[in-house]
Amino acid sequence: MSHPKDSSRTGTLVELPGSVTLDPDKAKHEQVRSRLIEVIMTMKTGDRLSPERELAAQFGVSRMTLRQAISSLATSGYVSRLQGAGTFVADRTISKNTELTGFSEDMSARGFSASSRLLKVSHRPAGAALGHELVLSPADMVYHIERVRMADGIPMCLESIDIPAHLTPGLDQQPLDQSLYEILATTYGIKLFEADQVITPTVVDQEQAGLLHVPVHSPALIVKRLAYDKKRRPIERAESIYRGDRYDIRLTVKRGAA
Amino acid sequence: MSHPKDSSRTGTLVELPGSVTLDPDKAKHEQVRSRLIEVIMTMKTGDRLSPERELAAQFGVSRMTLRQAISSLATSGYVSRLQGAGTFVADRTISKNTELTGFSEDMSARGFSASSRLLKVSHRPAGAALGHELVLSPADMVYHIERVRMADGIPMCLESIDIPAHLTPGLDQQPLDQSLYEILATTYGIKLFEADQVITPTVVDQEQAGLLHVPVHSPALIVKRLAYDKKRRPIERAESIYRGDRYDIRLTVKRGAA
DNA sequence: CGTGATAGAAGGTCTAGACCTCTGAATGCA
DNA sequence: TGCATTCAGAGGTCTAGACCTTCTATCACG
Repeated sequence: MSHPKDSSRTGTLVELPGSVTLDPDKAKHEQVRSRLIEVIMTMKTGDRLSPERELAAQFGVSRMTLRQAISSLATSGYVSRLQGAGTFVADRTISKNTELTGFSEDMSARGFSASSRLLKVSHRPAGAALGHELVLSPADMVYHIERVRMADGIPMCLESIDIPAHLTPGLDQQPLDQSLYEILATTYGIKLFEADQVITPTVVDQEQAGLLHVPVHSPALIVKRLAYDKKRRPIERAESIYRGDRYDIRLTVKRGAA
Repeated sequence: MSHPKDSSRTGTLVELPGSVTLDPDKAKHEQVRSRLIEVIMTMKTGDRLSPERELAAQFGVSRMTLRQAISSLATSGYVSRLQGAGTFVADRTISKNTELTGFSEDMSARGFSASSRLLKVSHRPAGAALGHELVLSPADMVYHIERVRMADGIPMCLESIDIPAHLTPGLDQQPLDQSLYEILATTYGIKLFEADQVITPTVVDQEQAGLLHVPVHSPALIVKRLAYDKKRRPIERAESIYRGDRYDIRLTVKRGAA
């Protein structure tokens, strides 16, 4: 019980004011990160956080661990740091597309409520092209899902998803009008880790226009995504068409990377 | 001379095989990062790097410092790590838009040579909207630049840039058919640190179509960028229109951020 | 009333070592 | 042969403390 990782629970038995206790399974820096987000939510844009040394003491972790948590928050856009001055709460009204999120999360970050209309579900062979992308043989089965995604009831995007069937038996019986990522995580224990995305512009055809409630030939964004788990096994192949008048992609890019 | 940061130069005078010596001004982890990129360039996709402990010893830095360098390479997409297995060279043929780059760098990363055709340069008041974005009074002067950017001689994007004039006196006399970021760095000592980008789809109008050599109403991407320096002072406001048939935006998104 | 020097404070870097967890290859049993 | 177990090794986490660099408020001086 005296390993470095457990030091916050050694010593006295009293509950330290800010000691890290949520979700003991997670790494300390992740617990600290969560706690810091809670703190940040109660603050205003531009407010300064307590100094690192102070926060580290409060949470009962070393400064390096605290810094790991803050670094993560900085790259996620929660805070910005300035050497010599402090760490400040960043403007959270702007949503950034730097993190892997499903449509539902993306929309709730933008302040909308997400919903879906299921158009099609099928269980079919992957075929050559898709099989190649998902690293399957062309004859291997996939679940194919097509949905209209809506924000506050307004059609926002057309989603076309393929998932290897052997990973998610019975997926077509699941409530596919809800968050797919939620279903993957809770029902199948599949957690996506990262995804490669390619963004191109297009104009909508007649059918798409009808589904999205926009004029034919309106500008739209195509987002092709191949999502992987931690071992970089391909899990999901998605192609989404977002209407250009109500959706944009925002991201923060940094020099030399963080 | 015996500060921790200088330890690689204490001790013997012999040149250690892999000791960190490039650009002594930079932080060690940045020097290590540069050295590692050199090493990676000589390797093939999927090759495994030497273990962290070994590399740390080779470079004469602590493992934590080495890990900071590798972490940076991982978020930049040079390598991918897998606990228990190793650190592997990632596929470099796919260019990612996760880093702040100018057009020239972006194109050379994709294997093209960049060039420009200067359309317009002017010195004019910022006006209300632009002044607000660059945090200037509407009467403050800016340099306004319009260029056609080309890749291997083919028109690829229309660029419209504004920069506060007081930061870059005489910018209109500079060779603006070259890399603007290069001019900012070498002539004015201005280094961009990060940028917020908003990506939307559009279709090109008649004038744009002519400049880009595409049919009218072709799909295109609008990338609006506001670039800042390290102190988050706005430096550059750019709006670029990329033709949709020859350009796409690629990025890797990660869960919970790195 | 500026204005420039300065000291304190805050983030940035770095170390050396310990332990944890996961992976994959080697081993050995059935 | 084939499957289960074991274990070494690789990345992941964490510590406690030292020093560096930058910012800023303050205070003294002109």
